[in-house]
Amino acid sequence: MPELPEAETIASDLRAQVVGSSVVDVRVPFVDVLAPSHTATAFRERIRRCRIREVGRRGKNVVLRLDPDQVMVVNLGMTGRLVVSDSPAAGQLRHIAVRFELEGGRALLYDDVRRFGRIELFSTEQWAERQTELGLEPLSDAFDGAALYARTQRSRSPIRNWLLDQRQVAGIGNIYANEALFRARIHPARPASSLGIRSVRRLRDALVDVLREAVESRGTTLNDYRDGNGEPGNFEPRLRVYGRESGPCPRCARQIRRLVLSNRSAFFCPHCQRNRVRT
DNA sequence: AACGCGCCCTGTCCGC
DNA sequence: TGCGGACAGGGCGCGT
Repeated sequence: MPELPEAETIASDLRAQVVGSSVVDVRVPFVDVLAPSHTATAFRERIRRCRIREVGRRGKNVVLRLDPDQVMVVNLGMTGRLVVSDSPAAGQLRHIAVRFELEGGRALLYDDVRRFGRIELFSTEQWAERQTELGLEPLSDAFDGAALYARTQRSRSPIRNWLLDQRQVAGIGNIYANEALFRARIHPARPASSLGIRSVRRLRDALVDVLREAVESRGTTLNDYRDGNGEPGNFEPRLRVYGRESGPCPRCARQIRRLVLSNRSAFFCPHCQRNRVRT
């Protein structure tokens, strides 16, 4: 569920509230959200008495750096939430999978209805190594048209599918992939390698724009997403095609259509995103 | 070896 | 009201 803007919002909310706090204890009601290499006991022993030094983001992952030196990476899957316990909405959580008890009686709660999320601990070196498997950061200086074009050239997958591959660009999920393709006027089924440099530059700009705007709006809440205080994001009304099948295209007013690519919905305007190759 | 598919799990909604 | 099926923002493992 959470993509880059949602992970970014959560990271900034948590940063303001838990940096400097120490973890005094850990409870793991649902072990299956821990990476398979962690038992609940070993996980608890590694985390307790650690101090949260920094909260950041890489792709869709919320990254907590701890002292003594250790990195806790949270991938929220579809329904994962990280909420501080003293937020008014914390009481509504019904599927708490991990509780990080903090000094002073507060807690950082990891809630996850579907339990598709994963929490994994790394050393700084291990995390650096693992990050080499993640692709470009869309909001970094390295994310320019040339870098994106070099990568799209190597794949014949439909561009919508390609954008979901975290090894290529990190942080894009189904919502923002579809929104960026609409803005760049590229049909979602176009093979990645069929895009010319001009299309790829438009796509790059569209991705940066939509992600920045969504961060500004604190993310998109369709159903489950909540920020670090348990509150929904505000970007949903600004979506132009995602979830708007049969609705009017905001550009030409024709009907938005849905198509299924690799078992996941793609939303597009058949008029504005016409450049489809025959299938 | 790039790519697509099924699956992990729970909840909601829609048609009958 | 109940029930079955489709669907949901992600990502892994598998087979081809």
